[in-house]
Amino acid sequence: MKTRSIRLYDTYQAKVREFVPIEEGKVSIYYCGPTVYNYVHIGNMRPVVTFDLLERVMKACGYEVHMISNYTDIDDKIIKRALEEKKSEKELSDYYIKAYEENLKGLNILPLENHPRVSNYIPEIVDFISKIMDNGYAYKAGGDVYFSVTDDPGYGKLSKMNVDDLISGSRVETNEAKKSPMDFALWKVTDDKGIKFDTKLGSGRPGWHTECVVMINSYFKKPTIDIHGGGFDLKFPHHENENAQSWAYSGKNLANYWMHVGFINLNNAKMSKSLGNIVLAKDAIEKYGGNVIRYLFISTYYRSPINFSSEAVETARVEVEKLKKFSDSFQVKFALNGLEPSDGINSEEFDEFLGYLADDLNVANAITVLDKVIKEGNKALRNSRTSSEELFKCYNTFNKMIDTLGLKFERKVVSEEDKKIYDDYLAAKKERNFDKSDKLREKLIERKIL
RNA sequence: GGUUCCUUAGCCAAGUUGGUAAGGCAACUGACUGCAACUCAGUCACCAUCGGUUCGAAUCCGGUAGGAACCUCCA
Repeated sequence: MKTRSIRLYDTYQAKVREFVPIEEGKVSIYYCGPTVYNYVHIGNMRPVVTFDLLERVMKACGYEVHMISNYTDIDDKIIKRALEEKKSEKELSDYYIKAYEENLKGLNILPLENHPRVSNYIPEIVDFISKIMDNGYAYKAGGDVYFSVTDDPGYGKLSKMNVDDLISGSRVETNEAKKSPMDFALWKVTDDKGIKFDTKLGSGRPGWHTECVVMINSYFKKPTIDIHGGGFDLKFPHHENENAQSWAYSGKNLANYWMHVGFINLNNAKMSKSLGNIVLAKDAIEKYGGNVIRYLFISTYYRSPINFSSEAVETARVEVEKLKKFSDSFQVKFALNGLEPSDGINSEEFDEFLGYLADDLNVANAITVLDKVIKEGNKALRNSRTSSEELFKCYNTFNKMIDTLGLKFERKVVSEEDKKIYDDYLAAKKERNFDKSDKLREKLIERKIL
């Protein structure tokens, strides 16, 4: 299958670039997943929705997509919490992984190929760190292993940070053992009560920045993948550090394209646990529905911040309602008139729609085309001369667009009883028996037929 | 202190390489209707501000005001 051209903003080169895959027709993607020590908030889900949209768009453009995301199940926060709750780290992380997966379902996220967990990659991580040490980019200090930032001339290229500025302006805690305050831990030895691993690097745990590189290399079996991303804040230090390790390990960049997704603010303020202004994803999905949250996320360009306010949610709600109503009215029409489904879409319109999405996920413009289809569809529905084939073409086009955006509407079921009421309603109107028709109309509105 | 970003109608939000502003919501007007709802059509922007470059700038450059992020765990 021929692939359609896609343009993506690449943080590394700081510009929109034509997407060129490593392997023709295929794309490998990894985005950083949650640290599973608690329920995730809505901000955590924006990158997930964004990458899910990217996957759908790339598939529609003819790509074979291989996308994975990790679960960080080894982390100080998990250990602390597990000790508090007198559970094992595994019990705790398993619980929150399950909770997280409910959110994936709620937001209609396509199943990923894999969700690697750090705890399953300890031997690979140890080998990886050893190789970096052999290559001269990491050193042991007080039992821990640190990455030597000053030995990497490319450090700071991704996040556009200058190492000297970072060091001089650093509020980083000074650690006597470290060569430079910017150096970060690859392996930390410990004798605390938390989970630890007995390895040739000592009894301890890996640093956070190593896991993703190792899992990318191990899973995709190559040093460089097509796209790597996550939230905006991951750019520095997390992704910068990952890429530094990749260079130290293989002499190659970890990814050809780096994508970073903007934040979600709550009433114009950053969500933070200390301020206590967190909206949990599960609560938002339960309260407003997955479609509304998803629509809210994708309707703003993914690199811009979103302000999560009651007005914003309401706007998204009304939009989704409109889409749902459109979908319903087609199904009602088909059912009431006993129309036989037919295939085919309006490919020019879908092409235009996809073209916008393929332009760095310009959902706003794509929705413009969707709205055009809805207007035409509504006109076609009212026009008694529209053929059933044309109606289905419009409906199919609409559905394909909705599916590409990752929205999902249940099928409207029109019962025999509904049909009967509808026929009676028409008859009463014809007889100008408005008392009766008004009552039937009430019923039909209740049943969402009108 | 260092680095970076943002400011488009009541609200949300587009706007490749500069050529006098997409779309949606809300509002208003009209059509349709027995009345209404739905739907359709139409109306609604001096692009934060000041100055510069230019035949021409929301788009480029500079100043000002306001807002935000990163530099530390963070989606």
